[in-house]
Amino acid sequence: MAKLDESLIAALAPFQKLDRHQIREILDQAVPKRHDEGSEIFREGEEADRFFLLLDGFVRVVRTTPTGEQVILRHIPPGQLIGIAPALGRPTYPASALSASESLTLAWPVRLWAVFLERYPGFASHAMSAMGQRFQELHDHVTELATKAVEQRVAACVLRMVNQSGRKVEGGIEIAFPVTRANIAEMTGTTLHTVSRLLSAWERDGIVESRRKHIVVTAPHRLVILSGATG
Amino acid sequence: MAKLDESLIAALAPFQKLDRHQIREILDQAVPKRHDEGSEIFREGEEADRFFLLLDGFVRVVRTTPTGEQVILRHIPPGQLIGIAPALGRPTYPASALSASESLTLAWPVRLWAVFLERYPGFASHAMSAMGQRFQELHDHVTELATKAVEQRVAACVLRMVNQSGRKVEGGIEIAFPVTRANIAEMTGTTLHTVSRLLSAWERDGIVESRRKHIVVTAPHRLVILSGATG
DNA sequence: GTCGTTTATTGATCTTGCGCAAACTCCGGA
DNA sequence: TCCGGAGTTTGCGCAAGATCAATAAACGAC
Repeated sequence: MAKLDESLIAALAPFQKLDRHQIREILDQAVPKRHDEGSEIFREGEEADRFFLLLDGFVRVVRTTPTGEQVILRHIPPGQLIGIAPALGRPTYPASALSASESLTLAWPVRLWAVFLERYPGFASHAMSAMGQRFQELHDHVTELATKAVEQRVAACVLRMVNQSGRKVEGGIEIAFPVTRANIAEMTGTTLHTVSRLLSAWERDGIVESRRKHIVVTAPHRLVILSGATG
Repeated sequence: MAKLDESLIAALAPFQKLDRHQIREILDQAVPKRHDEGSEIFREGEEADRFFLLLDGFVRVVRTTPTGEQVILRHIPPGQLIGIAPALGRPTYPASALSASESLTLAWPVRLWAVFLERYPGFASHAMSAMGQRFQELHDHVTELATKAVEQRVAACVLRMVNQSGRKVEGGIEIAFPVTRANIAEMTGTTLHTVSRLLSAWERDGIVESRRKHIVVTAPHRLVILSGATG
C-alpha cells in the first residue's frame, strides 16, 4: 500500500501544531477507507473500537428510534474527527455515521486515543474545544426544537448546511452534498411533505432553487429573516 | 472560616480515587457558597472564570432565546460538576445555572481545572465519561423533541426527574425539588396550559398526585407506557 | 429504450395542541 | 387578617402541521 501523503492532514485542526515526523507517525498507524454515498461508516450500538478522521466528503450522524424513525443529529464536514465516543468512555457508538456523499476516512484503533492525547501537543486541547463547540451546537439544536416553529427550523437548518458547506455557484450558494426533503425533515423533526411545501413556497418567492437532492440558496438574507434569528 | 470536612466530597464520583491528603488539598482551594431557591449561580454569557461542584440541592440549567423564552436544558443532582464549559475552551458560560432548591456549591478558579486533570488520578477519566454521558443525554433529548408527541415528552420528562431525584413517600415517588407546570413546559417545548391539562388527566387516572410545585408519581409503570419507551 | 425505484409535488382532510381568557387556590408578607 | 402575587385549572376557538392519497418527475439497472 502506498504511504499516505503528509499534506493530507498536516493542515487540519487536530494536528496543526505537529511537526513532519509526528504527522508521519500518525499517518503510518491510520487505516484509510473510501465510502460510497449512503454507506455506513459505523453503526449505532456497535462496539466502538475505532475513531475516525473525515478527510473528504460529508457524513451524516443518525439515530434510529425504537419506532423506526430516523433523526439526523448533525452533518460533519471534512477535516473533523468522528466516532470519538469511545474516547469518552462509551463502549458502543451512540449513533450511526452514514456517508452523505462519497467520502474518505482515516481510522485508528481506540487505544491510540490516549496516546494521541498525551503525545501530540494541541491534540488534547483541540479535542476539548471541539467537544465544547459540539455541546454548544446541541444546546442550540434543543433550544430550536423547543421554541421555534417548523418554518423557522427548516430555514435555520438549510442555513446551517449552507454555512458549513456552501459553495458558490452562479445564482447563489449551493449545499455541497446531496440532501433530500426527507433528510431535512429528519433534521428538523417534521415531515417530508411539509419540507417540500416550504421549499416550493420559497422557490416561488425566489429565495431558493432546488433540483432533486440539491439546494441552491439565492437569497440567504431572506432565509435568515425567516429563521427568526434575532440579532 | 471553618475548614470543610473531607467527608463532603471524598465519596463523590469525581474524587473517588483520591486519598485524604489530596481531598484536603482540593477542599482548601474551594470556595463554598449557599444559594437560595431561585437564585443564579452563574449567568449565560458571563465570563467563565470558575467551575463548581454541586454538594447539595438541585440546579436547573437554562437558556434564554432572543425572543425571551426560556428553555431548561437539564437538571443537575448533587455530587456533579457544573459550569465546566471553561474547561472546554469556552470563554463564557453557554447557559445560566439557577438553584432549583436551596443548594450548596463549591467553586474553584478555572485555572485549577488543568491542575485537577493532571494531578488527580481518575478525575480526567471521570470528566471524560461524564461528558460522554452528557452527549448521550443531549442526543436523547433532541431525538425526543424531534419525534415524540407532547404527552410522551412530558411523561418522559417527569420520569426522568423521578429517576434522577425520586424519593419514596407514602403513595408513590416524589420529585425531590420544586417543579412548576411552567418549568415542565420549558423542558419539553410546550406550554404550561398543556402540561397542566396532562397532569390533571393523569391525576384523574391515578397516575400522579400533585400539589403546588410538587409532583408524586403513583404509577410509574403507566407513565413509562405513556412515554412511548419501546423497550 | 423500458421498467422499477427513489424522490418530489400537491391537494384534501383531520387532529393536536396553542392562544387567549377567566377564574381559582395557595402562600407569604404587611 | 387581608392583600397581592405566583402558580394552577379549565373552556373555547383556531391554525399549524400531520396524515392520507394520488400523481409526477428523475434516475439507475438492464
